[in-house]
This record gives sequence, structure tokens and C-alpha cells, in this order.
Amino acid sequence: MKKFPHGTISRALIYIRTLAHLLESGTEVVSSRQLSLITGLSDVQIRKDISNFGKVGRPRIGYRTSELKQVLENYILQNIVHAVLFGVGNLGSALLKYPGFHQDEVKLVAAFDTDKKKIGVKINDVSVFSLAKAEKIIPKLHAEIGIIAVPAEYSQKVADIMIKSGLKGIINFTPTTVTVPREIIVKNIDLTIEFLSLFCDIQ
Amino acid sequence: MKKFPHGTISRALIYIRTLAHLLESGTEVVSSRQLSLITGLSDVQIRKDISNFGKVGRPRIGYRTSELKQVLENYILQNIVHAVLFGVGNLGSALLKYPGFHQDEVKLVAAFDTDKKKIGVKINDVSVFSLAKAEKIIPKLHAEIGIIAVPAEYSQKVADIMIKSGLKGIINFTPTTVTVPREIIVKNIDLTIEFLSLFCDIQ
DNA sequence: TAGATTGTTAATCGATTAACAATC
DNA sequence: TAGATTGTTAATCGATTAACAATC
Repeated sequence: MKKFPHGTISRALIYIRTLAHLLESGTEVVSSRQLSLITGLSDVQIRKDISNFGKVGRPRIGYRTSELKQVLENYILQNIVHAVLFGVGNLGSALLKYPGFHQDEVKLVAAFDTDKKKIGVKINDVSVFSLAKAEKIIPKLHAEIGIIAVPAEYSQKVADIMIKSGLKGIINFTPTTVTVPREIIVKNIDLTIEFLSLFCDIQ
Repeated sequence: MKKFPHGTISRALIYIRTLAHLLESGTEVVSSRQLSLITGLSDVQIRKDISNFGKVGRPRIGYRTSELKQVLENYILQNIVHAVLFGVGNLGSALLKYPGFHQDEVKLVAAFDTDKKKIGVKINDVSVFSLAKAEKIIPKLHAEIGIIAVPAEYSQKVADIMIKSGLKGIINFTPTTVTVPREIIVKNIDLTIEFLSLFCDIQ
């Protein structure tokens, strides 16, 4: 699954969504040009991306909507991603209720917090456990990814727990850099940086 | 502000944060090698990034912490970014309470919703207005960026209102593509895609 | 057949990395 | 001076874009 250019996976997910919409509206065949108009990406890039997954289109005709969707999903969505959440504050709660996760792609399987008022409750069918039990519970859950949504000063502590628990990927919503072994992959989603870099772009 | 490589701005914001921490702990001078160890970025990249902002370091010595922080901030943080929020649901409420915005860099100046129960309330000192009044209110606020945090099916409608209101940048949290004029810049933050692409990376 | 569209190979572009000269 | 570190110029790398051949 490593052989694709970096952005191809993200764009493939956009293609899958777009194809799902087209299928709903009964569109059976679609060209790269049409996909380009919908997604704003260039038709060349769309064809290049799709060619990574095999020769699925027909010259002169385009792509069969359902076939292309199937092919992309076979490569990318074979497995549901199981994630655990650390920190059930405002952001954490919003993530537990995030409607995009309620489809079949991403599933939050547990949440952890240190606040006794939160421990034991269920939010959107996900149980909140004591942070102290994380290392015991997580290995049983087959989770791959952990989400850091705690206050920034605890992010490293939580990251350490995640690594001990066997998680392989971390999504860090705090505005801090966490230090992890090389084989662990961290993705930082820093909202302030997103705003500021967009702001620089529009200047 | 356009002349910098694409990632330089984002990384510069990380440098600013790191330098702030170092300053707090009384570190007066720091080398690119030390910054590398803290941030996980390479020392060469750090020097290259910093060189975009002038010759601020001293060979053999390193960078003066406060001076470097000042220089980076002068380029990047001259202005506060003013943003307006569309949609005060779970995610929208979390954004209104996001502690990262309470510093000086990003300020949410208004929120809009269609739910009468929400209109008129204040969350974290930000007033929630009727969506119908957006086009009247926004031009008076000097806001630059709009945030889409409404249900996905309304994202295009909200984007159209944003454009009519004179906003120049859009941060779209819905898993949809919005169509906008070329001069408007859209940044999509699609949490499902973030999870899935991280998942692909760890496979 | 002619025309449209895919998929591939080559060219371009931008960013990262490496090498090294400048400098305190 | 010798050594360490910056900052710049050149090399590398990867991704995007362009050109075009293949094909229905």
C-alpha cells in the first residue's frame, strides 16, 4: 500500500465520495474531465491517480462509475480503521459525535479521560475509561490509531501511553510536537496553523 | 508574503512556538541542531527556512532565541486573523471553545446558525447570529476567513453566502467539495481522510 | 474511419537534501 | 588559529503537468 504517490490516497478518497454521489444520481459512466469539473482537480491528475490502481477506464468512453468506485475501495477501504480517543473535552466530544465517522470507514472504539465525572459514561455508544487503564484495555481492542485531544501540557504523556499500548499512528490535535520512536507516525492537526497559513495564502 | 516555499510558513509557526517555550525556560541562544532535536525536522531545513527571513543567525553561535522569534513573528503574525463560523453544532461549539484561538493569533468574531435556540446566545464571548443576517453583518467585521461546520448538505449554500459576504478564504470541515471562484482559497479539513491516509501510512 | 478519451512516457516544477564556502 | 555553525549554491528527489501514443 506504500507504492502510491503521497497525495494519491487522499485524492482517491475524494474520488470515492464523488463516485458515490454520482451513483446515487444514476450516473453510470463518468470521464476524467467530468470528475475534474466536480472536484476541481485536473483531469490529467485524476487519470494519473486512477492509473495507479490498474487499467479500469475505457478510451473514448470513460470510467464505469460503480466499477471505478469498487476498484478504489478495494485498494483503500479493505479495513475499517479503529481509533481510540484521549481526552473527552470539547474537541474530544465533538469527535465522538462526528457524523463522518458513523459510516463504515473509521470507528472510535474507546475513549480515555482522567475526569471521574466522565469515566463510565457512553457518548455515541463509545465508553469513556480511566486513562490509567489505557495500557490494559487498548491491546484487546485491535486499535491502530490514537487521537490526542487532551490539554497541550499532557500531550507527551499521552503519546507515551499510546506507544506502550501498541498504537502505530497518532493524530495530534494539540499545538505541540510529540517525540516518538521512528516507526510511529504522527500527524499533527494544528488548527491555528491551518488558519494562519490560509491567511498567508489570501494576502 | 507569497515568496516563501509552501511549507515554510507552517514550519515557521512551529519554530515560533518552540522559541517561546525556550524563552520561558531561559534559553537565550539556540542552534539549528537543537531546534532539530526538539521539532523532529532536519537542521538543514530549519536553517533554509530561517534564511528566508534574513541573516539572523551567527555562525559558530546559533540564533538568539528572542531575536529569531521576533523576526519570524514580524513576517507572519503582523495581523490577527479574523474568522467567522458557520454552524454551531458539536464541532462548531468545540471550535468556539478551542483554547488555541484564545491567544493572539486567530480570533473568531461571529458565528451563524439557523437554529433559533442558538441564535442570540454567546459562546466564549462570541455571539451567534441568524444565518440570514450573515451578508449584512460580515462586511462590518473585517473578517477574512469563514469556517464551514454545518451539515455536509448545506456546505455549498454556506460557501455561496461567504463569498457574497466578501470572505477570501474558507476552511471546510465537511466531507464535500465546494465550488468557488478562482480567487477564493479553500482549505479542506476532512477528518476521515486524515485517519484513512494515516492508516495507509502505518500499514 | 474519425474523434474522443484513456494511460504512459517525458518534461517541468518545486521542495528537500547535500555539499561547501563564509564567518565568528 | 581551529572549530563550530550559519547560509548559499548545487544536486537530488518526488510530484505535477504536458505531450502523445494506444484504443475503443
